[in-house]
Amino acid sequence: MLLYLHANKLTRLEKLFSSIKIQVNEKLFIKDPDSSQLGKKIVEHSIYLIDEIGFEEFTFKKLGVRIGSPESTIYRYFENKHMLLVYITSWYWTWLEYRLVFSTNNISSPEERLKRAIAIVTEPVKQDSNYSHINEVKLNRIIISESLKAYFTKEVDEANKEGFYMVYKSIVQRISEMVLDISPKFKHPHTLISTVVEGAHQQKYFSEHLPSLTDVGNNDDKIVSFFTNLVFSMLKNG
Amino acid sequence: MLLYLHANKLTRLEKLFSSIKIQVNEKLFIKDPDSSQLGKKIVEHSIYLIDEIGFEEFTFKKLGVRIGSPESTIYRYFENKHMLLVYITSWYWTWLEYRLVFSTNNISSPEERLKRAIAIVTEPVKQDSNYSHINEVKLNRIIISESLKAYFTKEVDEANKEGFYMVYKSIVQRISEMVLDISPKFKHPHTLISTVVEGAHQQKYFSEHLPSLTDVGNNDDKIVSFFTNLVFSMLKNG
Amino acid sequence: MLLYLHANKLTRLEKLFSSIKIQVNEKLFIKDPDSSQLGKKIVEHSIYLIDEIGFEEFTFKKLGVRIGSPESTIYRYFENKHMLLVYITSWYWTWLEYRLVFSTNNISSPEERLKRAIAIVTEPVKQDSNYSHINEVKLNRIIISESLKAYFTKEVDEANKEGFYMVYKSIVQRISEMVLDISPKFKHPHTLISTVVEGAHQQKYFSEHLPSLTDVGNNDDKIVSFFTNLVFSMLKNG
Amino acid sequence: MLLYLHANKLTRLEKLFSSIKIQVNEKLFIKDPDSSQLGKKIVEHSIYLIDEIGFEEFTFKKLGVRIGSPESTIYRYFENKHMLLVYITSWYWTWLEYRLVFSTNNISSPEERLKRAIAIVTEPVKQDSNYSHINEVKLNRIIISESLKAYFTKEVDEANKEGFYMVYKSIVQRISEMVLDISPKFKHPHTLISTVVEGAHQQKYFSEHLPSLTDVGNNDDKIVSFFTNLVFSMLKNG
DNA sequence: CATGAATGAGGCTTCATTCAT
DNA sequence: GATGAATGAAGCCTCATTCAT
Repeated sequence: MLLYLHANKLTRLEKLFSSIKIQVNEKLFIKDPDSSQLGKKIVEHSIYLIDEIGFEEFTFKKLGVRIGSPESTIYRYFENKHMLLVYITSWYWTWLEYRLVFSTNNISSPEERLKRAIAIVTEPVKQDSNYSHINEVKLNRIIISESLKAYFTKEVDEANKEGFYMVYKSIVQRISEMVLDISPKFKHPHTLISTVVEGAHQQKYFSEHLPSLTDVGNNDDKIVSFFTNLVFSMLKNG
Repeated sequence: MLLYLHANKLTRLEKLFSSIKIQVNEKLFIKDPDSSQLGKKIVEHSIYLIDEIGFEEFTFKKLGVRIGSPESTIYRYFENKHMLLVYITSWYWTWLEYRLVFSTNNISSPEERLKRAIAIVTEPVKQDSNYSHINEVKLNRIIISESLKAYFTKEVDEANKEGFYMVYKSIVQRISEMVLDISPKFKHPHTLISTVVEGAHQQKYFSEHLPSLTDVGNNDDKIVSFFTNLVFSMLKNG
Repeated sequence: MLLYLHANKLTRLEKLFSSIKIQVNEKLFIKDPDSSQLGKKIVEHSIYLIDEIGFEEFTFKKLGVRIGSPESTIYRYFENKHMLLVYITSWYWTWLEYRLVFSTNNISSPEERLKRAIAIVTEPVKQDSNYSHINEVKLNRIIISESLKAYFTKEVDEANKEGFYMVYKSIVQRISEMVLDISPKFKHPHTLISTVVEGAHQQKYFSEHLPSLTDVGNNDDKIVSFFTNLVFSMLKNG
Repeated sequence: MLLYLHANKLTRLEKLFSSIKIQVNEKLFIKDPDSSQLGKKIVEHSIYLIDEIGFEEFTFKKLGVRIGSPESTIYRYFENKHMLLVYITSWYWTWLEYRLVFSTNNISSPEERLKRAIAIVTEPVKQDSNYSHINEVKLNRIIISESLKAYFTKEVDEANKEGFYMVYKSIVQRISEMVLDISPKFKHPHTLISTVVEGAHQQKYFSEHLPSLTDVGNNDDKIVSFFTNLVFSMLKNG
């Protein structure tokens, strides 16, 4: 999962990147959905459907109707709907980590590097043409509204939770290290960064559904600048 | 729902407070659960049960078994399990608002006032003996893990969502005004405060379940001081 | 469950008997099927259906279609189909125990008493008009073909197995004591009697389905006399 | 299937016996499981699995997981799980018939011959090293708990039932003839012997699971002597 | 010959709710 | 006002099987 990237490899990396396969923990599926057309279709439409009706209302039966296959087919890929959610969530964070690594790799200025990192995790998500069967925008909306909550269910056992959170932790860890590169004595880098990552999600959600809890309106740039400002203020005073 | 309290009314208020009934939006229930023993029992045990098994697994049937009454009885009080969740959540925020108002009311220093406000929304919740049928500690855990998410479901219609969020918004609004009392030109008080309120919840959750995402360990005081620090850093630099 | 019957009470007992309710262990059902018309209908038709298609093929769905009620209704009475089988089996053995006690109670000759007991457990079952919703003949066929086997399933927990077998054991125990009344030094009364009870069942089954394993043809009297002979031979030589 | 063995052929027979292949009715399988490693593995592990979880819970899917092959592979050998059960049951009885024939063949005393025959069908089963892929002890446990019942299912058609019972009948027939060798006028040799064979099974089962229905404790010898005694008592008095 | 993919049908169960008392 | 009975709909999942490779 960890990527060691070097500046002089950038051009080759760019090519590589466009064809990279997002590798999700094998324990999260029974059969790799990336290994067949049907598998991709399942993932693709699950994102559409969960975005539309919410995870609680989402069932394999309904997804089956969407893709014209029986539920039983979907069970060949995922143990149950919770594991499917864990899968797409993991995919999302893995994809974000790739982008984070790619975006910050060859930046020598620690401040610039941290700014870019914050931008990656707070800016609005855009469709990534490299993964045509994944709608990252909708997926991001799912993460925002269903994310953390989903992992509480007893259906997802401890081991799987660990596996799933690994990527999330890795992102927080990477950015925390960037914070320490700037202020080695800062005491709470993980708390700061996890607050930023989750806070950005929430503000997007509030701006759409509960505007009186925010001041950002529809302007997503404000979210980036607010959280960038927040981090650098803390580093100055923390 | 909004309380306008003035300093010179404090003594009377203290008395009042100890016997105050938390008044929850009437649209959230069919029959006021506070109006009968059975109603209180329903609320009391719903908190225990949701804390134990999670909201998704929670059903009126299971609650009925707990309290020794049939499901149909619970339906006399709440339209469905979502409304019951909205009810207890509203109760929580209303209770928190009372405590917020009470704690900040007679404080003349704007900084001290804001500090107290931040403490109220970030410090660990303790059992409040005035409401013996409500376990505020467990209720707080429910808010943390089920909170926002719960209100998306189609079962809770728009009108009710409004009603429910009113108290939450009121709290954010009050503290935002305290922020503006200190820094009248600060641009994003609502964003800041909602980030703090939600962030504190998350950090508590992370410290319990995903410690590598935080630096606060088991020390809840650190959460209060981190977010206090965060707010004042922003005000200094924002 | 144990009945203490005295000879001089016989006439009264006869009256009582005709109106006696067969009392089955309460743990075997959720709601007493004897307490409602629907409950009786469920039991009545379950016996018909299991006899027709076998227990493995039997489902609450099919039973529901038979009685014109949804499966869910049946679930209000029995936890699952295994418990329903345990219920009707228990009913059968309880009913048989009543008949055993009734038939042997006032018999002073130990030999005659034992003969009557053996007859009760080996002779063909006849419809008992006191329980119009139970077809004892079909029920007996179910006991013969599904009986012991059924209790192995993991669905029926240990406690319930205990409860269920209690009546069966009680019957074997009663007849074993009659054996000891005749031959106090006989070493294996339980083995002998359980072999007789089960053996009689099997011979009936074989005579219907695998005639070359028996010599009794369609003549059920031969079964009674064979096993009576077997018991008394053993007592003479054992 | 019937074996006609004569005393003077014993030595050759002994050699033969050690390398003998238990020949099961060809209609019971699609491809002879004895003809490939995989086939033997299927049989071997089906015995383990049925013993562990019971026949009702047993599926080709679960067996496939055990042996690391897909269900579809197992379908090449057996039409369905019922036929597999019939196969292993037939194997068991065929194997028992070989042992019966072998053990009684050169015994001139009719009483001794019958005693040996009774021992074969009532004594505890021991692992037979000649058939390393068959665990006879577990197989015997399966016969005891699933046996007769299994053949009722509609899946096993009449013809197959005939085929399957042939060996069972042959065993009963052989021992019945030994009974008649001693008491030519005895009326119910088949009933007697089938009662003994099934009764011995049951007593083993009861001693393990329902001890109050037996007097044999853990002592399997008692089962042999009880049934030996039973047979000879009957012959004396019958 | 062995396998992997796919599927339709159905089993078992719970849910959320209504109605009559 | 509280309860008990009843139910239709749906959820979740496994089975047994076929087909193409």
